[in-house]
Amino acid sequence: MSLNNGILGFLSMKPMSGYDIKKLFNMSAAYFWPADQAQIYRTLKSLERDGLIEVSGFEQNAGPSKTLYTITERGRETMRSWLLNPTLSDFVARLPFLVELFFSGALNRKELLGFLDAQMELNNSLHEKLSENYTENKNAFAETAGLSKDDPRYLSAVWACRWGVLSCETYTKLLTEIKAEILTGTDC
Amino acid sequence: MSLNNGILGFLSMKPMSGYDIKKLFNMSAAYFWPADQAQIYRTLKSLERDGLIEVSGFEQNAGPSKTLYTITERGRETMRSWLLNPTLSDFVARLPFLVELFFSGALNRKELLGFLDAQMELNNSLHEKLSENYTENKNAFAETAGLSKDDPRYLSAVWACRWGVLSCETYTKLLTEIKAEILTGTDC
DNA sequence: TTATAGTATTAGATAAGTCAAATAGTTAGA
DNA sequence: TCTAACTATTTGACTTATCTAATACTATAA
Repeated sequence: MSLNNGILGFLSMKPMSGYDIKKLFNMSAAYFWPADQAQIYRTLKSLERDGLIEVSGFEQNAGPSKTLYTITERGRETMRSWLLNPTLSDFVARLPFLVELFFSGALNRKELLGFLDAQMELNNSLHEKLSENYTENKNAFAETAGLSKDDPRYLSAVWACRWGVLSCETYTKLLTEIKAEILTGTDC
Repeated sequence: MSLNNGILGFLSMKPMSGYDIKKLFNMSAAYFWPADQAQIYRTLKSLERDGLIEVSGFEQNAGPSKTLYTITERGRETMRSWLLNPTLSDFVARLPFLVELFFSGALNRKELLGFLDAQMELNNSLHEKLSENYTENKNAFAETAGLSKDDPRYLSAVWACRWGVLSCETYTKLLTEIKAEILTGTDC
């Protein structure tokens, strides 16, 4: 469902193609909703069938011509009603790295310490990547999305990316605490 | 993939049925990996076909008899190699509430403030629920999973649930900051 | 004894997501 | 001119997830 909503959301900024949408996802929302290329194009077709978006033209710069989609009035309404009716189920997350942490107790002590280090390292590189997005890639995002820096739609996108950064920092703290807990425990 | 791994993980604690697994998910990992009942049973069949788990018996308490599955040696190896090889893609999350935040700038100022309040409230109820899990339901989890309180597998499960609590708290902070930012901005 | 609630599993129909690869145009450089 | 890299979309096969509901057993209480 969130891919539908994500695509509607991007198209509410300006008319764009599947390729543009993929690029925007990659530079912003990819951490909290992955978007497969094939799935984007399929979802565009289905949103068009449902009358939530429509083909509004074609554009050719460097490379083959691309199909531009525009959100319809019905699409905007759908998006609004989605935003105005959040529910608890929207707070159900999918976090594969936490599933790993959950079951990491199946490893022996040495392996477990290695696992925690590996997670820490991956979490650090993600943090770096997201911080970059948050600071440096802001401009590229605003430009590609066609938004000025004081547009609320730009600001809300930045808030969400900010979450990614904060979330990594929270996880760093937790991993550090866990490691300390293990090391001060019974040593074998 | 994480449902496969989650089921293997639970079965590495003790032999149990699909129903038991569902109960354990609900009282622990449901926040970071939702488990559909039908999907659990289908995944059990497919793991059995692959030789990662096997039927080890039947049990009847109150209600109809249940089929107990046990993890095989091959299943344990699969689980180990999953835990010992974390990658960046395991850090790609799915967070529907953040997709909402991302696109919330499409709302007008008044609606946006309402949206942030609604998210805050939902986040608070989730926090309460997860805190409860973290404090009160620990015992029920340990008992259902057949783990003692000093078993590393119990401890790692508790760490992961701790993340849920911390994550809610981080989000509360972010939402508070965002709201302050809006309210001190240009008032219309 | 009848209804209800909880236990336990299965089936069917869709929907959504993943992965790999094919197709095809454009540009820039060796 | 050939090739490599980037742009842009589509297809097929498959896996995973979701939603609904059917089936059926047991225990408890009205």
